[in-house]
Amino acid sequence: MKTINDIAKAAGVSPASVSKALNGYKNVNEKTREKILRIAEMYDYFPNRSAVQLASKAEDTIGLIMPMVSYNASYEYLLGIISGVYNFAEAAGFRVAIFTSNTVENYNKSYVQFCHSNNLIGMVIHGLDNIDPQIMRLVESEIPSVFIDSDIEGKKTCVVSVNNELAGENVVDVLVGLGHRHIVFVAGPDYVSAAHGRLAGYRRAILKHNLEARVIPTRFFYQEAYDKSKDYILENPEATAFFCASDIMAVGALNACLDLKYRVPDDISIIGFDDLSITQYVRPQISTVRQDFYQMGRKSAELLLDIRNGVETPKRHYLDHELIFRQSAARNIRER
Amino acid sequence: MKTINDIAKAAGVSPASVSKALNGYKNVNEKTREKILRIAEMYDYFPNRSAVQLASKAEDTIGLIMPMVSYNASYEYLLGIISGVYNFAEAAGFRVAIFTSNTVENYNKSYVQFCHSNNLIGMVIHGLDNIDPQIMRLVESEIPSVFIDSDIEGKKTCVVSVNNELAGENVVDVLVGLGHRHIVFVAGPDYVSAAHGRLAGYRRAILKHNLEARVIPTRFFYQEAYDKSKDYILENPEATAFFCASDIMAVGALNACLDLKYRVPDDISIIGFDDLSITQYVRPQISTVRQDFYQMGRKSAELLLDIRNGVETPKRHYLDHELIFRQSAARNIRER
DNA sequence: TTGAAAGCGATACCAC
DNA sequence: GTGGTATCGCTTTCAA
Repeated sequence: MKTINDIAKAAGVSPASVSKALNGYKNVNEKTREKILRIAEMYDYFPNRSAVQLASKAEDTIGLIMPMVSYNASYEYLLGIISGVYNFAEAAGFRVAIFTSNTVENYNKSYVQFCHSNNLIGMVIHGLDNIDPQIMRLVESEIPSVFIDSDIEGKKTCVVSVNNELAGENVVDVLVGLGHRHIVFVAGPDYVSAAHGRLAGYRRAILKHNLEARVIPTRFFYQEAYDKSKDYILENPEATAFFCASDIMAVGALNACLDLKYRVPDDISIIGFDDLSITQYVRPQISTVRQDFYQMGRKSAELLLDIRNGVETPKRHYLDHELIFRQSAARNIRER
Repeated sequence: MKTINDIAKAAGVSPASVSKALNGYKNVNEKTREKILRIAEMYDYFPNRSAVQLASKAEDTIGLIMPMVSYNASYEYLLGIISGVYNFAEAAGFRVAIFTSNTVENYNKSYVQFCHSNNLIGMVIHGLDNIDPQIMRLVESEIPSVFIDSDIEGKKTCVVSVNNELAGENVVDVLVGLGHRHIVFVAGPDYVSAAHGRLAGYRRAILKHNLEARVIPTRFFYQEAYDKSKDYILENPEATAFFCASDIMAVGALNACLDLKYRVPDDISIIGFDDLSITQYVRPQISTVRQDFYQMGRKSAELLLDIRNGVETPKRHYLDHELIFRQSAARNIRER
């Protein structure tokens, strides 16, 4: 493989000049620059990244930490986040390296060291439920980190998410406005920050409207949502609305209704959360709270760079959410 | 940040010994090894990757090239591939770097150079429709590359996919066995290798059974499949079965039927391809051809390493497919 | 404007 | 067993 020295030799200049020419420094004669560029092109030369990094100590890549467990429709949002991060990074001239939560652990070293040794600017982190001590060390360090859907706060950190609590409240407000009184919340696990927020919003609104809170604790799984919704309806046929902490759970609730021969939205209204594409594919289409995951990824990467560059950044950045009204939710027309 | 020299100094040994101890070489006294390890641990030392790579010239990462365009349920399979590649790589002690198709182009350099300068073992490539000249140079080079769902052949290459043609034929066989005669194929774009294969299989089976081929050319989009299926049914109400080249298109066909008040599977049977999770979420659940994308990723990574290691590998590796029978397909009970 | 030379942080060969 | 040292490919002063 050709090295900078080969190019230098071929161009009859020093490697230093080649480096300058290639990196667009101005202190190099226009003639020689052109010559160097031409030769480099000819030899199809491409600088070795390791050497560049070692010599320049420039941090040029954004670390992205994600869970890599299973995969199904509910993980569609991951692609949104990933492409958002990539898109921003590429436009800004940075690269991104995706690590699974256990990549780092496999190296059984601190995230801090991991960043250093990989020349990372910092990391965008998503899907870390349990706060391990290494994360604590990371957030207390000088390494920039952005957490998606989390509650962590540290020296150089920022949390990105929609305002889950507000969104949760909004949904209940809307349902109440449609005449619903028996509103069930199919909740996610409380240790998940987003689920926690949505539940809090639900409770706040329920309290506000003087209704009774009806919470079905569930994990973010289709089948569990399906089963528990079914049981609930069987025991509480007077329920008229289900608000689910995720779209996949909403599909579960929807199918539970359908399989029990309840009509949606005539008998029961359903509202989900996330606006995954599946909400538009099922019939009836599911009303939901839209999160822009692509934007979430983009913004996270942007904030990471801001933190790195010393730009003033908030500890928490809320992205807009939007209530998307589709077929699955309607005015309550049942007697009570 | 601590370097190997710091550790050496602290341990009262040479950096060479530290390197040996850390890398598990045996030519180092047990006492000193322990001491070195202890010190390294204490200082939370982690070798700098760039330096390691530069010095050792060891290729330790697998490149993964993917499209990064839009994202919706139809891209669920990407996560399968990604996690498969990661899983294998991690277990084998390798890393993976994901590049979008245009990352490489942005660097406007050849894939060959890109691999070299990034110390890549080679690349697993997916989603490259148009064969650009750079890819041709890659496959003619000595760099290992594995293509998922493609038709490329080169010096150190391998293509991984299910046998799309066979799968396509199988589906038609099954439908014919269920008494269907008017079987429509909702095809993907022909320049996509997988779509091409499925169509070929469909045609072969249709010919075999002495039926008439009915092909709706479509791209892999829900809406397009929905619209065209609807039009088709309106014009050919006698159609009794739709075989779609992807699950998302199958959902489109399903909804077209449903919206036209056709019953599925009583009036029309539908079979998709991929076995994305959405096939289980919609009602009726969709029968489909299962591809194991996780396995596809794993196998691709494995083959890449095999090629690298000089292990004998086939130019084409077929993964098993499986016909999953769900609610959307049944015996034809309509008169003709 | 150009180039010589000193690193960057590891590895690995070769004496000792 | 251990350590000195050349080396990997590039960047970056600093002189010339």
